Amino acid sequence: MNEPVFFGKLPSANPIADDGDDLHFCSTCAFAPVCLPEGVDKHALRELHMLVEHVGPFRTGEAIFRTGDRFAAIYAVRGGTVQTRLVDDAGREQVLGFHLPGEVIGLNAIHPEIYPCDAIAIESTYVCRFSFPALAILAAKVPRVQQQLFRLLSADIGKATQLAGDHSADERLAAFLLDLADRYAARGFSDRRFHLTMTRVDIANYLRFAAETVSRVLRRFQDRQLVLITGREVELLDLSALRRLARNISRR
Amino acid sequence: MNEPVFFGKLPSANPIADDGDDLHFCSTCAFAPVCLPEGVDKHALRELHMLVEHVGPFRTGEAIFRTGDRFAAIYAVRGGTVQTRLVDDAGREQVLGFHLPGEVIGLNAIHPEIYPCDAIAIESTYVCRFSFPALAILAAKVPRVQQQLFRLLSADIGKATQLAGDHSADERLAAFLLDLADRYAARGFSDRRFHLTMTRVDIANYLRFAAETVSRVLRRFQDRQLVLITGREVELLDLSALRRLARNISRR
DNA sequence: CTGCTCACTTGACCTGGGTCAGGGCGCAAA
DNA sequence: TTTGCGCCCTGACCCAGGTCAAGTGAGCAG
Repeated sequence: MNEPVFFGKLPSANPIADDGDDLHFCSTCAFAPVCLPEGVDKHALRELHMLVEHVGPFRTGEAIFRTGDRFAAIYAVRGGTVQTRLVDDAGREQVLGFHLPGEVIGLNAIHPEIYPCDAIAIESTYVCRFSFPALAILAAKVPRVQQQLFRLLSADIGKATQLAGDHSADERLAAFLLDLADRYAARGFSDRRFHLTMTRVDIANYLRFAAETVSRVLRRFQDRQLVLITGREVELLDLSALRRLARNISRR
Repeated sequence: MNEPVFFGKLPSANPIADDGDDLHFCSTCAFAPVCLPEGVDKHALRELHMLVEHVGPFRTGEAIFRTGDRFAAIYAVRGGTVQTRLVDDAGREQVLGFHLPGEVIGLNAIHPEIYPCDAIAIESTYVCRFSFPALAILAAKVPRVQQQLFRLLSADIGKATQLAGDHSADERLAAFLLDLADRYAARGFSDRRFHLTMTRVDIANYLRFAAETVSRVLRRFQDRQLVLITGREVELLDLSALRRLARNISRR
């Protein structure tokens, strides 16, 4: 499952996963500032590239890592979508996040030294694997790498904090849609129309409410002409109204 | 407000803040693994000690930093208690955490490069200030420092994640009490009897419920002989029952 | 085609915890 | 002493969102 593979054009019809050109993809990755640096020590750059392993594809439902696995690496999503989730003693799940191409997973495992959650592909997915010990050594040599790691970690604290806020279902769902739109836009796709790669149940679980509530809130949004939903296709019609709803969650 | 001060015996009656002996205090600090290393490069150690500024006292209500301040340093609480809190556009507060001696605040500011929350002393408080640029340079030279920073950041993701869980008031409050007990115990105090340094309103806000709910749940716990509450004095009577309640939150 | 499954929707009803209102206690200032 | 104010507690009521039950509709195997 972990063998490096050549990464050419991806087969999926999903526009994100189609982002198959090596350089183009890398330009939207969280590691782009370190993987594609200008005017940086060529030797260090080569080391970084040697340290990256391309892994995949993972099919829907397959795990990139699982709760309790010994921590050894962090991963950048290269194509597809990864869901991270906790499963508690009572068997209840909590979705921690959906990770799009360019985003990094596994940072929450550094401290416990085991992965504290599962990371599951929810569509055909490719990732870049970064051995963490190797990355830490490189970080000591290349300030830019160290700085980027600090930033990524710090940003993840902020993301977790947003989820922890005390907000109504309308606020949470509006913020969720806008957040996805922003993240797609940051990767060069439309910020008004996109495809949900996850089920309603997963969205509900992520936002900490029942699946029925997702349906009901989406219906309300639709009735108020804020969005247009067709299955998993989303079109945001009234960005400013959505932003007004979400304003107390998303702080950027 | 930021001038370095000599740090002798603290005046407060709070047992935590009384932990005034320099070495003893430092041994319980999150930076202890790097501030008090054995067999590490003496020169680097001196650099770290030179980089630490002792700041305080802050009186109740005074800010160590405020939302929007330019990020320049992280802080370890030395004595007292610090509350971190967001204030959203609607003026509603969200308490992000209570920080006891030895704990580090400000890590969530690395990414945005401004502090994304207020850090307020809720009793007489002293802190250690670590210039972040200086710390990053040191981290590149001393692997132990870098590793400790990565760990602290990663641990903060985990803490924020716990808060984000979807749990009942009973579960959350039980987990809160046990968490405080653990943290006091880790610093050499009783894990069964301790003093709450924060108001019921702040606890409620931290746990994302109304102040009334704190009273009601504490009453239920008391009726069930799980705890004994006298004002802000807490005695945990039935740890295993509390752990059973909290088991789906605290994962350690 | 038929039947099955899985994702999603909708309506009816219920409940945990929020809101509101009132009251007690301890402490400090006058 | 009284008055005021923070902090905390409690009861009555209410509502956002959970739960339960009953759909629909798309995709797919036979």
